[in-house]
Amino acid sequence: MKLTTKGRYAVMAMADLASNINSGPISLREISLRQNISVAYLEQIFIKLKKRKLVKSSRGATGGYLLEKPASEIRISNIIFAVDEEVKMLNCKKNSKKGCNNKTTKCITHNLWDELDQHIHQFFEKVKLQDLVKKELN
Amino acid sequence: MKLTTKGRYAVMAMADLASNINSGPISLREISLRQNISVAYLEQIFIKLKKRKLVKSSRGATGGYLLEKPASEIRISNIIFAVDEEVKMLNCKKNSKKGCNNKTTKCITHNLWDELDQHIHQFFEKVKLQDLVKKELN
DNA sequence: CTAATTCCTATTAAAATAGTCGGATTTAAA
DNA sequence: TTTAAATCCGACTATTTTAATAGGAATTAG
Repeated sequence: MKLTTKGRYAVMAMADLASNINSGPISLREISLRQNISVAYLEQIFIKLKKRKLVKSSRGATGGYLLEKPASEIRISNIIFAVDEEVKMLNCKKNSKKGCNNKTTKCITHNLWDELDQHIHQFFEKVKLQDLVKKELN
Repeated sequence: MKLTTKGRYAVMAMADLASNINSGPISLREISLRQNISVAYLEQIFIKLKKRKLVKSSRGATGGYLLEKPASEIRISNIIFAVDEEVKMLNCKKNSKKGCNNKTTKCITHNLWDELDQHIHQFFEKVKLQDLVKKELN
């Protein structure tokens, strides 16, 4: 589970969509203005969200994006995964020369990072997009 | 809570110390060989560990490092904090211009990242250095 | 047509991380 | 008293990752 501002932007943008569900397709320009993220950067993010079937698009003037499923069926983990691809950055598999190569002896911390990764994953698994939008209303 | 390989190295090195508790001061050279981390890099890490009173050093030939407290009293969170200083990288405070400035409206994801941060912190708070060393014996 | 949009790829800029280097100081032991 | 091995210290460099921009092509409502 990789956590960067790109992931945060993606969640913000998705929450923005979820908050404006009745307005027809939302253009990236609108999201850009509301969330203060450049359109070009949002484009990159939305291509990935679309690939993972979290949003659908309509092109041309008055085009934009809509949630592909109800906000209650989209988990935060789905969003993070969509834009940050890589599943694990915390453990040792990344640099196979150094540290833990998983062959002879696992490095001492191997299990620890694995467990943390699961921990984080479960956290994002529990929270749905709908929950964020509700919270915002408080 | 910031998570980098430097933090992982620090945990590995501390676990190494804890595993060799009866051998007198352990030199960075030994740790370097066992854990495959350069001595120069270990130096940087140990200066910080020392500052936070997690290890004590003796200088000169035959010098090296020892745990300052029993492994059962050192939490993983202590180690991560010692080397990675910064408390939060996940939330929005980092870049104050963009995203959440916490004044007008909190950005939608603000609470989410805060909660995650606590979540991770609690995880590392629970695990003690001693636990790692025990696990290694399996 | 035109303007606004998604779509696509490549490139650049900025920041963070990882790691090195050179030397000063300390100390046990030959 | 010399030597070798160690900690200590600060600056520097290299690498990688992340963030963001640039320049267009394709699509479509009005």
